Amino acid sequence: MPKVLVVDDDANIRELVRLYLEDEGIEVVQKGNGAEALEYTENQPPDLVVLDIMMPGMDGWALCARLRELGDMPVLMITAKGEPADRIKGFKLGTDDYLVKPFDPMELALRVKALLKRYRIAYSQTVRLGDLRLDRKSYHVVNKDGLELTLPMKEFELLYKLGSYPGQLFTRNHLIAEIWGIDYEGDERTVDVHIKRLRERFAGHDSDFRIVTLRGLGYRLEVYRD
Amino acid sequence: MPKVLVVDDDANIRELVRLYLEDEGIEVVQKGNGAEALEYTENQPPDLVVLDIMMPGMDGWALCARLRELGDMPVLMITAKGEPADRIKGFKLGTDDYLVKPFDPMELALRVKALLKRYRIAYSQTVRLGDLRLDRKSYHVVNKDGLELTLPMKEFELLYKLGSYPGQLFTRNHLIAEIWGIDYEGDERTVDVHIKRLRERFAGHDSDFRIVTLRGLGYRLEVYRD
DNA sequence: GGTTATGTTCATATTGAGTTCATACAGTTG
DNA sequence: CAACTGTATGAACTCAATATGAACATAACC
Repeated sequence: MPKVLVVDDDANIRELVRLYLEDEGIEVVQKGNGAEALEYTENQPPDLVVLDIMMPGMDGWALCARLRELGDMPVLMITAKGEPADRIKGFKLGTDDYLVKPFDPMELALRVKALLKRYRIAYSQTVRLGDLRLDRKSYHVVNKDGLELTLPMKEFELLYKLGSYPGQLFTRNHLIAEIWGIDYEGDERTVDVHIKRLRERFAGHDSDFRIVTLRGLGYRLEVYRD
Repeated sequence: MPKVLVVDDDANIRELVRLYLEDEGIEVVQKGNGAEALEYTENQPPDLVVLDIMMPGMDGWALCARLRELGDMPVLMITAKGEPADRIKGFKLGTDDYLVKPFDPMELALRVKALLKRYRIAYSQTVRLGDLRLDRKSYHVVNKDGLELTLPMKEFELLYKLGSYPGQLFTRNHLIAEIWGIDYEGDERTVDVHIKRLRERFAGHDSDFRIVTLRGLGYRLEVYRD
Protein backbone atom coordinates (compact mmCIF):
# COMPACT_ATOMS: atom_id res chain seq x y z
CA MET A 1 0.00 0.00 0.00
CA PRO A 2 1.70 3.17 -1.14
CA LYS A 3 1.85 6.10 1.22
CA VAL A 4 1.25 9.65 0.03
CA LEU A 5 2.05 12.75 2.02
CA VAL A 6 -0.35 15.62 1.44
CA VAL A 7 0.94 19.05 2.40
CA ASP A 8 -1.55 21.89 2.35
CA ASP A 9 -2.51 24.56 4.84
CA ASP A 10 -6.16 24.11 3.96
CA ALA A 11 -7.53 21.18 5.95
CA ASN A 12 -10.54 20.92 3.66
CA ILE A 13 -8.38 20.31 0.66
CA ARG A 14 -6.32 17.78 2.57
CA GLU A 15 -9.46 15.95 3.55
CA LEU A 16 -10.76 16.01 0.01
CA VAL A 17 -7.53 14.56 -1.28
CA ARG A 18 -7.44 11.97 1.47
CA LEU A 19 -10.94 10.83 0.63
CA TYR A 20 -10.16 10.23 -3.00
CA LEU A 21 -6.77 8.66 -2.54
CA GLU A 22 -7.96 6.32 0.18
CA ASP A 23 -10.72 5.20 -2.12
CA GLU A 24 -7.94 4.09 -4.41
CA GLY A 25 -6.28 2.07 -1.73
CA ILE A 26 -3.59 4.63 -1.03
CA GLU A 27 -2.52 5.51 2.48
CA VAL A 28 -2.59 9.23 3.15
CA VAL A 29 -0.65 11.24 5.71
CA GLN A 30 -1.55 14.91 6.11
CA LYS A 31 0.61 17.80 7.19
CA GLY A 32 -0.48 21.41 7.41
CA ASN A 33 2.88 23.11 6.98
CA GLY A 34 6.36 22.61 5.66
CA ALA A 35 8.08 22.10 8.99
CA GLU A 36 5.83 19.20 9.92
CA ALA A 37 6.13 17.76 6.45
CA LEU A 38 9.92 17.85 6.65
CA GLU A 39 9.98 16.35 10.11
CA TYR A 40 7.72 13.53 9.04
CA THR A 41 9.65 12.87 5.87
CA GLU A 42 12.95 12.64 7.74
CA ASN A 43 11.64 9.75 9.76
CA GLN A 44 9.25 8.04 7.39
CA PRO A 45 9.68 9.14 3.81
CA PRO A 46 6.45 8.66 1.86
CA ASP A 47 6.23 7.23 -1.63
CA LEU A 48 4.92 10.44 -3.11
CA VAL A 49 4.15 13.98 -2.03
CA VAL A 50 1.20 16.12 -3.01
CA LEU A 51 2.29 19.66 -2.28
CA ASP A 52 0.41 22.93 -2.40
CA ILE A 53 2.94 25.42 -3.64
CA MET A 54 1.10 28.41 -2.23
CA MET A 55 1.15 28.23 1.54
CA PRO A 56 1.43 31.22 3.84
CA GLY A 57 4.91 32.03 5.13
CA MET A 58 6.67 29.39 3.15
CA ASP A 59 8.58 28.96 -0.05
CA GLY A 60 6.92 25.97 -1.63
CA TRP A 61 9.67 25.51 -4.15
CA ALA A 62 12.34 25.32 -1.47
CA LEU A 63 10.21 22.90 0.50
CA CYS A 64 9.81 20.74 -2.57
CA ALA A 65 13.55 20.63 -3.09
CA ARG A 66 14.21 19.82 0.58
CA LEU A 67 11.65 17.04 0.56
CA ARG A 68 13.22 15.50 -2.50
CA GLU A 69 16.63 15.67 -0.87
CA LEU A 70 15.28 13.68 2.03
CA GLY A 71 13.39 11.04 0.16
CA ASP A 72 13.84 11.48 -3.59
CA MET A 73 10.20 10.76 -4.15
CA PRO A 74 7.97 12.12 -6.91
CA VAL A 75 6.17 15.34 -6.11
CA LEU A 76 2.85 16.48 -7.50
CA MET A 77 2.37 20.21 -7.20
CA ILE A 78 -0.88 21.99 -6.64
CA THR A 79 -0.85 25.62 -7.57
CA ALA A 80 -3.33 28.42 -7.91
CA LYS A 81 -1.00 30.21 -10.27
CA GLY A 82 -1.61 29.29 -13.82
CA GLU A 83 1.18 31.25 -15.41
CA PRO A 84 3.42 29.19 -17.65
CA ALA A 85 6.53 30.73 -16.11
CA ASP A 86 5.75 29.25 -12.74
CA ARG A 87 4.89 25.84 -14.04
CA ILE A 88 8.13 25.66 -15.90
CA LYS A 89 10.04 26.70 -12.84
CA GLY A 90 8.38 23.88 -10.95
CA PHE A 91 9.34 21.35 -13.54
CA LYS A 92 12.89 22.56 -13.56
CA LEU A 93 13.08 21.91 -9.86
CA GLY A 94 12.01 18.39 -10.51
CA THR A 95 8.29 18.38 -9.99
CA ASP A 96 6.78 15.43 -11.70
CA ASP A 97 3.30 16.64 -12.31
CA TYR A 98 1.07 19.51 -11.34
CA LEU A 99 -2.53 20.59 -11.05
CA VAL A 100 -4.03 24.03 -11.07
CA LYS A 101 -6.59 24.98 -8.45
CA PRO A 102 -9.45 24.46 -8.44
CA PHE A 103 -8.81 20.89 -9.44
CA ASP A 104 -10.99 17.86 -9.89
CA PRO A 105 -10.02 15.48 -7.07
CA MET A 106 -10.73 12.57 -9.35
CA GLU A 107 -8.10 13.85 -11.71
CA LEU A 108 -5.67 14.24 -8.85
CA ALA A 109 -6.20 10.63 -7.92
CA LEU A 110 -5.64 9.61 -11.52
CA ARG A 111 -2.40 11.54 -11.71
CA VAL A 112 -1.13 10.23 -8.41
CA LYS A 113 -1.80 6.72 -9.60
CA ALA A 114 -0.08 7.44 -12.89
CA LEU A 115 2.97 8.76 -11.05
CA LEU A 116 3.12 5.77 -8.73
CA LYS A 117 2.92 3.56 -11.75
CA ARG A 118 5.54 5.48 -13.64
CA TYR A 119 7.91 5.29 -10.72
CA ARG A 120 7.11 1.64 -10.31
CA ILE A 121 6.00 2.08 -6.77
CA ALA A 122 4.36 -1.15 -5.79
CA TYR A 123 0.74 -0.41 -6.28
CA SER A 124 -1.92 -2.43 -7.82
CA GLN A 125 -5.59 -2.21 -7.45
CA THR A 126 -5.89 -5.68 -8.76
CA VAL A 127 -4.41 -9.00 -7.88
CA ARG A 128 -4.19 -11.77 -10.37
CA LEU A 129 -4.64 -15.37 -9.38
CA GLY A 130 -4.29 -17.40 -12.52
CA ASP A 131 -7.30 -16.49 -14.59
CA LEU A 132 -8.94 -14.71 -11.73
CA ARG A 133 -8.61 -11.04 -11.13
CA LEU A 134 -9.44 -9.45 -7.81
CA ASP A 135 -10.45 -5.86 -8.37
CA ARG A 136 -10.25 -3.77 -5.27
CA LYS A 137 -12.12 -0.95 -6.91
CA SER A 138 -15.29 -2.86 -7.31
CA TYR A 139 -14.68 -5.64 -4.82
CA HIS A 140 -15.24 -7.98 -7.70
CA VAL A 141 -13.66 -11.24 -8.55
CA VAL A 142 -13.67 -11.58 -12.30
CA ASN A 143 -12.60 -14.62 -14.24
CA LYS A 144 -11.31 -14.78 -17.76
CA ASP A 145 -14.76 -15.22 -19.25
CA GLY A 146 -15.93 -12.06 -17.59
CA LEU A 147 -17.99 -13.87 -15.01
CA GLU A 148 -18.21 -11.78 -11.94
CA LEU A 149 -18.47 -12.76 -8.35
CA THR A 150 -18.97 -10.39 -5.48
CA LEU A 151 -17.39 -11.43 -2.23
CA PRO A 152 -18.30 -10.20 1.22
CA MET A 153 -15.81 -7.67 2.47
CA LYS A 154 -13.84 -9.82 4.88
CA GLU A 155 -13.58 -12.69 2.46
CA PHE A 156 -12.41 -10.39 -0.26
CA GLU A 157 -9.83 -8.72 1.95
CA LEU A 158 -8.57 -12.06 3.08
CA LEU A 159 -8.20 -13.46 -0.40
CA TYR A 160 -6.74 -10.20 -1.58
CA LYS A 161 -4.14 -10.20 1.15
CA LEU A 162 -3.19 -13.82 0.68
CA GLY A 163 -3.20 -13.39 -3.07
CA SER A 164 -0.98 -10.33 -2.93
CA TYR A 165 1.88 -12.46 -1.71
CA PRO A 166 1.32 -15.93 -3.06
CA GLY A 167 3.38 -18.61 -1.43
CA GLN A 168 3.99 -16.53 1.62
CA LEU A 169 2.94 -17.63 5.06
CA PHE A 170 0.47 -15.51 6.98
CA THR A 171 -0.16 -16.17 10.64
CA ARG A 172 -3.66 -15.66 11.93
CA ASN A 173 -2.42 -12.78 14.00
CA HIS A 174 -0.90 -11.15 10.97
CA LEU A 175 -4.09 -11.51 8.97
CA ILE A 176 -6.21 -10.26 11.82
CA ALA A 177 -3.98 -7.25 12.36
CA GLU A 178 -4.10 -6.38 8.66
CA ILE A 179 -7.74 -6.98 7.95
CA TRP A 180 -9.57 -6.64 11.24
CA GLY A 181 -7.25 -4.06 12.69
CA ILE A 182 -4.62 -4.19 15.35
CA ASP A 183 -7.12 -3.80 18.18
CA TYR A 184 -9.40 -6.64 17.22
CA GLU A 185 -10.52 -8.44 20.34
CA GLY A 186 -12.33 -11.39 18.84
CA ASP A 187 -11.52 -15.02 18.34
CA GLU A 188 -8.67 -16.18 16.13
CA ARG A 189 -10.89 -18.98 14.84
CA THR A 190 -12.84 -16.44 12.87
CA VAL A 191 -10.08 -16.52 10.30
CA ASP A 192 -10.60 -20.25 9.89
CA VAL A 193 -14.24 -19.78 9.06
CA HIS A 194 -13.52 -17.22 6.38
CA ILE A 195 -10.82 -19.43 4.93
CA LYS A 196 -13.30 -22.26 4.85
CA ARG A 197 -15.85 -20.14 3.06
CA LEU A 198 -13.32 -19.02 0.51
CA ARG A 199 -12.34 -22.60 -0.09
CA GLU A 200 -15.87 -23.79 -0.69
CA ARG A 201 -16.68 -20.74 -2.74
CA PHE A 202 -13.94 -21.55 -5.24
CA ALA A 203 -14.16 -25.31 -4.90
CA GLY A 204 -16.18 -25.97 -8.05
CA HIS A 205 -14.26 -23.63 -10.31
CA ASP A 206 -11.34 -26.10 -10.50
CA SER A 207 -9.37 -23.34 -9.08
CA ASP A 208 -6.42 -21.31 -10.08
CA PHE A 209 -5.20 -21.38 -6.52
CA ARG A 210 -5.60 -23.06 -3.22
CA ILE A 211 -5.21 -22.00 0.36
CA VAL A 212 -2.89 -24.28 2.27
CA THR A 213 -2.91 -24.75 6.01
CA LEU A 214 0.43 -24.77 7.74
CA ARG A 215 -0.34 -26.46 10.96
CA GLY A 216 0.67 -24.41 13.96
CA LEU A 217 1.70 -21.53 11.73
CA GLY A 218 -1.04 -20.15 9.57
CA TYR A 219 -2.12 -20.08 5.94
CA ARG A 220 -0.53 -19.69 2.58
CA LEU A 221 -2.00 -19.25 -0.87
CA GLU A 222 -0.57 -21.22 -3.74
CA VAL A 223 -1.16 -20.36 -7.37
CA TYR A 224 -1.27 -23.10 -9.94
CA ARG A 225 -1.17 -21.51 -13.34
CA ASP A 226 -0.06 -18.08 -14.25
CA MET B 1 -20.02 17.97 -29.68
CA PRO B 2 -16.34 18.72 -29.31
CA LYS B 3 -13.99 17.73 -32.08
CA VAL B 4 -10.61 16.19 -31.42
CA LEU B 5 -7.85 15.81 -33.98
CA VAL B 6 -5.73 12.71 -33.55
CA VAL B 7 -2.34 12.80 -35.24
CA ASP B 8 -0.35 9.60 -35.30
CA ASP B 9 1.37 7.63 -38.01
CA ASP B 10 0.09 4.40 -36.55
CA ALA B 11 -3.44 3.84 -37.82
CA ASN B 12 -4.05 1.26 -35.11
CA ILE B 13 -3.44 3.77 -32.39
CA ARG B 14 -5.61 6.30 -34.13
CA GLU B 15 -8.43 3.79 -34.31
CA LEU B 16 -8.00 2.87 -30.68
CA VAL B 17 -8.20 6.48 -29.65
CA ARG B 18 -11.18 7.10 -31.89
CA LEU B 19 -13.04 4.19 -30.36
CA TYR B 20 -12.64 5.44 -26.84
CA LEU B 21 -13.26 9.09 -27.53
CA GLU B 22 -16.37 8.46 -29.57
CA ASP B 23 -17.71 6.44 -26.71
CA GLU B 24 -17.53 9.66 -24.75
CA GLY B 25 -19.49 11.57 -27.33
CA ILE B 26 -16.45 13.22 -28.84
CA GLU B 27 -16.02 13.63 -32.56
CA VAL B 28 -12.69 12.38 -33.81
CA VAL B 29 -10.76 13.38 -36.92
CA GLN B 30 -7.67 11.37 -37.81
CA LYS B 31 -4.55 12.42 -39.63
CA GLY B 32 -1.53 10.27 -40.30
CA ASN B 33 1.12 12.96 -40.67
CA GLY B 34 1.91 16.53 -39.82
CA ALA B 35 1.24 18.02 -43.22
CA GLU B 36 -2.31 16.71 -43.32
CA ALA B 37 -2.87 17.75 -39.74
CA LEU B 38 -1.75 21.29 -40.50
CA GLU B 39 -3.84 21.51 -43.64
CA TYR B 40 -6.92 20.33 -41.81
CA THR B 41 -6.34 22.64 -38.88
CA GLU B 42 -6.01 25.66 -41.14
CA ASN B 43 -9.50 25.16 -42.43
CA GLN B 44 -11.33 23.63 -39.48
CA PRO B 45 -9.42 23.98 -36.24
CA PRO B 46 -10.41 21.25 -33.79
CA ASP B 47 -11.11 21.81 -30.12
CA LEU B 48 -8.17 19.71 -29.03
CA VAL B 49 -5.29 17.80 -30.55
CA VAL B 50 -3.92 14.43 -29.51
CA LEU B 51 -0.44 14.31 -30.96
CA ASP B 52 2.13 11.57 -31.11
CA ILE B 53 5.44 13.29 -30.70
CA MET B 54 7.45 10.51 -32.29
CA MET B 55 6.53 10.26 -35.93
CA PRO B 56 8.94 9.39 -38.71
CA GLY B 57 10.38 12.27 -40.68
CA MET B 58 8.82 14.93 -38.59
CA ASP B 59 9.63 17.19 -35.68
CA GLY B 60 6.66 16.68 -33.38
CA TRP B 61 7.57 19.66 -31.26
CA ALA B 62 7.59 22.00 -34.23
CA LEU B 63 4.31 20.56 -35.42
CA CYS B 64 2.81 21.12 -32.00
CA ALA B 65 3.88 24.75 -32.03
CA ARG B 66 2.55 25.28 -35.56
CA LEU B 67 -0.81 23.72 -34.70
CA ARG B 68 -1.18 25.96 -31.69
CA GLU B 69 -0.39 28.99 -33.81
CA LEU B 70 -3.23 28.06 -36.11
CA GLY B 71 -5.86 27.22 -33.57
CA ASP B 72 -4.58 27.89 -30.07
CA MET B 73 -6.18 24.70 -28.84
CA PRO B 74 -4.97 22.44 -26.05
CA VAL B 75 -2.60 19.68 -27.10
CA LEU B 76 -2.20 16.33 -25.46
CA MET B 77 1.11 14.70 -26.27
CA ILE B 78 1.74 11.02 -26.62
CA THR B 79 5.33 10.04 -26.30
CA ALA B 80 7.40 6.92 -25.95
CA LYS B 81 10.23 8.87 -24.42
CA GLY B 82 10.00 9.13 -20.69
CA GLU B 83 13.03 11.27 -20.06
CA PRO B 84 12.41 14.34 -17.94
CA ALA B 85 14.27 16.53 -20.40
CA ASP B 86 11.77 15.78 -23.11
CA ARG B 87 8.78 16.31 -20.92
CA ILE B 88 10.06 19.68 -19.89
CA LYS B 89 10.62 20.61 -23.48
CA GLY B 90 7.06 19.63 -24.23
CA PHE B 91 5.66 21.73 -21.48
CA LYS B 92 7.78 24.68 -22.51
CA LEU B 93 6.22 24.50 -25.92
CA GLY B 94 2.85 24.70 -24.28
CA THR B 95 1.67 21.14 -24.15
CA ASP B 96 -1.20 20.80 -21.75
CA ASP B 97 -0.91 17.18 -20.87
CA TYR B 98 0.95 14.12 -21.98
CA LEU B 99 0.87 10.36 -21.88
CA VAL B 100 3.66 7.87 -22.19
CA LYS B 101 3.29 4.89 -24.49
CA PRO B 102 1.97 2.37 -23.99
CA PHE B 103 -1.01 4.15 -22.55
CA ASP B 104 -4.37 3.08 -21.28
CA PRO B 105 -6.89 4.43 -23.81
CA MET B 106 -9.35 4.87 -20.99
CA GLU B 107 -6.93 7.20 -19.31
CA LEU B 108 -6.45 9.08 -22.52
CA ALA B 109 -10.19 9.60 -22.76
CA LEU B 110 -10.29 10.78 -19.18
CA ARG B 111 -7.53 13.27 -19.75
CA VAL B 112 -9.05 14.57 -22.94
CA LYS B 113 -12.30 15.11 -21.12
CA ALA B 114 -10.48 16.83 -18.27
CA LEU B 115 -8.74 19.13 -20.71
CA LEU B 116 -11.96 19.98 -22.49
CA LYS B 117 -13.49 20.75 -19.15
CA ARG B 118 -10.54 22.86 -18.04
CA TYR B 119 -10.70 24.85 -21.24
CA ARG B 120 -14.45 25.15 -20.87
CA ILE B 121 -15.06 23.61 -24.23
CA ALA B 122 -18.75 22.91 -24.48
CA TYR B 123 -19.01 19.25 -23.96
CA SER B 124 -22.39 17.68 -23.55
CA GLN B 125 -22.05 15.48 -20.62
CA THR B 126 -24.01 12.36 -21.16
CA VAL B 127 -23.80 8.94 -19.70
CA ARG B 128 -25.17 5.86 -21.33
CA LEU B 129 -26.70 3.06 -19.33
CA GLY B 130 -27.85 0.44 -21.77
CA ASP B 131 -30.66 2.06 -23.69
CA LEU B 132 -30.86 4.95 -21.31
CA ARG B 133 -29.03 8.19 -21.81
CA LEU B 134 -28.48 10.60 -18.97
CA ASP B 135 -28.11 14.13 -20.22
CA ARG B 136 -26.48 16.36 -17.71
CA LYS B 137 -27.44 19.47 -19.59
CA SER B 138 -31.14 18.95 -19.18
CA TYR B 139 -31.14 16.59 -16.23
CA HIS B 140 -33.17 14.31 -18.43
CA VAL B 141 -33.13 10.61 -18.70
CA VAL B 142 -34.06 9.58 -22.21
CA ASN B 143 -34.68 6.04 -23.32
CA LYS B 144 -34.35 4.58 -26.77
CA ASP B 145 -37.92 5.36 -27.70
CA GLY B 146 -37.39 9.00 -26.89
CA LEU B 147 -39.39 8.84 -23.69
CA GLU B 148 -38.10 11.37 -21.29
CA LEU B 149 -37.98 11.35 -17.58
CA THR B 150 -36.87 14.23 -15.46
CA LEU B 151 -35.18 13.24 -12.25
CA PRO B 152 -34.85 15.40 -9.18
CA MET B 153 -31.39 16.87 -9.03
CA LYS B 154 -29.89 14.74 -6.30
CA GLU B 155 -31.23 11.57 -7.79
CA PHE B 156 -29.89 12.52 -11.17
CA GLU B 157 -26.47 13.42 -9.86
CA LEU B 158 -26.31 10.20 -7.95
CA LEU B 159 -27.26 8.06 -10.91
CA TYR B 160 -24.98 10.08 -13.14
CA LYS B 161 -22.02 9.62 -10.87
CA LEU B 162 -22.60 5.93 -10.35
CA GLY B 163 -23.27 5.49 -14.04
CA SER B 164 -20.12 7.33 -15.03
CA TYR B 165 -18.05 4.53 -13.62
CA PRO B 166 -20.17 1.43 -13.83
CA GLY B 167 -18.94 -1.46 -11.77
CA GLN B 168 -16.92 0.75 -9.54
CA LEU B 169 -17.48 0.97 -5.85
CA PHE B 170 -18.48 4.30 -4.36
CA THR B 171 -18.44 4.83 -0.64
CA ARG B 172 -21.12 7.03 0.85
CA ASN B 173 -18.44 9.51 1.79
CA HIS B 174 -17.22 9.63 -1.74
CA LEU B 175 -20.69 10.18 -3.12
CA ILE B 176 -21.47 12.83 -0.56
CA ALA B 177 -18.24 14.66 -1.29
CA GLU B 178 -18.98 14.62 -5.01
CA ILE B 179 -22.64 15.50 -4.97
CA TRP B 180 -23.32 17.30 -1.73
CA GLY B 181 -19.89 18.86 -1.37
CA ILE B 182 -16.95 18.19 0.87
CA ASP B 183 -18.36 20.19 3.76
CA TYR B 184 -21.75 18.55 3.90
CA GLU B 185 -22.71 18.10 7.51
CA GLY B 186 -25.81 16.00 7.12
CA ASP B 187 -26.60 12.37 7.62
CA GLU B 188 -24.98 9.64 5.55
CA ARG B 189 -28.31 7.85 5.42
CA THR B 190 -29.56 10.45 3.01
CA VAL B 191 -27.68 8.62 0.31
CA ASP B 192 -29.61 5.47 1.11
CA VAL B 193 -32.91 7.22 0.63
CA HIS B 194 -31.96 8.54 -2.78
CA ILE B 195 -30.66 5.15 -3.78
CA LYS B 196 -33.94 3.65 -2.73
CA ARG B 197 -35.89 6.18 -4.78
CA LEU B 198 -33.75 5.53 -7.81
CA ARG B 199 -34.30 1.83 -7.41
CA GLU B 200 -38.07 2.08 -7.23
CA ARG B 201 -38.16 4.63 -10.00
CA PHE B 202 -36.50 2.26 -12.44
CA ALA B 203 -37.98 -0.89 -10.98
CA GLY B 204 -40.72 -1.38 -13.55
CA HIS B 205 -38.70 -0.55 -16.63
CA ASP B 206 -36.99 -3.97 -16.54
CA SER B 207 -33.89 -1.99 -16.20
CA ASP B 208 -30.67 -1.62 -18.05
CA PHE B 209 -28.83 -1.40 -14.78
CA ARG B 210 -29.10 -2.02 -11.11
CA ILE B 211 -27.56 -0.49 -8.06
CA VAL B 212 -25.88 -3.03 -5.85
CA THR B 213 -25.19 -2.60 -2.18
CA LEU B 214 -21.81 -3.67 -0.91
CA ARG B 215 -22.40 -4.01 2.76
CA GLY B 216 -19.94 -2.08 4.83
CA LEU B 217 -18.49 -0.47 1.72
CA GLY B 218 -20.99 1.44 -0.35
CA TYR B 219 -22.79 1.16 -3.67
CA ARG B 220 -21.98 0.10 -7.17
CA LEU B 221 -23.92 0.34 -10.39
CA GLU B 222 -23.99 -2.62 -12.72
CA VAL B 223 -25.01 -2.36 -16.34
CA TYR B 224 -26.69 -5.30 -18.00
CA ARG B 225 -26.79 -4.66 -21.71
CA ASP B 226 -24.64 -2.31 -23.68
C1' DG C 1 -50.75 32.33 0.31
C1' DG C 2 -51.51 27.93 -0.94
C1' DT C 3 -49.75 23.97 -3.27
C1' DT C 4 -46.53 20.86 -5.02
C1' DA C 5 -41.96 18.94 -5.61
C1' DT C 6 -37.78 17.90 -3.52
C1' DG C 7 -34.66 16.92 0.13
C1' DT C 8 -33.66 15.41 4.83
C1' DT C 9 -34.42 13.20 9.08
C1' DC C 10 -36.14 9.77 11.94
C1' DA C 11 -38.09 5.37 13.72
C1' DT C 12 -38.60 0.85 12.68
C1' DA C 13 -38.11 -3.47 10.10
C1' DT C 14 -35.12 -6.44 7.79
C1' DT C 15 -31.18 -8.54 6.34
C1' DG C 16 -27.00 -11.03 5.97
C1' DA C 17 -22.08 -10.61 7.02
C1' DG C 18 -19.44 -11.78 10.71
C1' DT C 19 -18.74 -14.29 14.79
C1' DT C 20 -19.10 -17.89 18.03
C1' DC C 21 -19.74 -22.50 19.36
C1' DA C 22 -19.90 -27.56 19.50
C1' DT C 23 -18.33 -31.25 17.33
C1' DA C 24 -15.80 -33.93 14.00
C1' DC C 25 -11.54 -34.59 11.83
C1' DA C 26 -6.53 -34.72 10.97
C1' DG C 27 -1.76 -34.25 12.03
C1' DT C 28 1.84 -34.95 15.49
C1' DT C 29 4.20 -37.08 19.17
C1' DG C 30 5.57 -40.31 22.63
C1' DC D 1 -1.93 -46.57 18.69
C1' DA D 2 -3.46 -43.61 22.20
C1' DA D 3 -3.36 -38.99 23.64
C1' DC D 4 -2.99 -34.58 22.44
C1' DT D 5 -3.24 -30.49 19.82
C1' DG D 6 -4.54 -27.80 16.06
C1' DT D 7 -7.89 -27.31 12.27
C1' DA D 8 -12.32 -28.02 9.59
C1' DT D 9 -17.00 -27.72 9.45
C1' DG D 10 -22.05 -27.02 10.07
C1' DA D 11 -25.12 -24.50 12.38
C1' DA D 12 -26.77 -21.13 15.52
C1' DC D 13 -26.55 -16.62 16.84
C1' DT D 14 -25.57 -11.67 17.02
C1' DC D 15 -25.66 -7.38 15.72
C1' DA D 16 -24.47 -3.61 12.85
C1' DA D 17 -25.58 -2.03 8.29
C1' DT D 18 -29.09 -1.23 5.23
C1' DA D 19 -33.96 -0.76 3.60
C1' DT D 20 -38.10 1.25 4.12
C1' DG D 21 -42.20 4.10 5.26
C1' DA D 22 -43.46 8.20 6.77
C1' DA D 23 -43.01 12.61 8.90
C1' DC D 24 -40.98 16.85 8.50
C1' DA D 25 -38.54 20.90 6.35
C1' DT D 26 -37.59 23.62 2.68
C1' DA D 27 -37.60 25.47 -1.77
C1' DA D 28 -40.04 26.20 -6.13
C1' DC D 29 -44.11 27.24 -8.33
C1' DC D 30 -48.57 29.03 -9.45
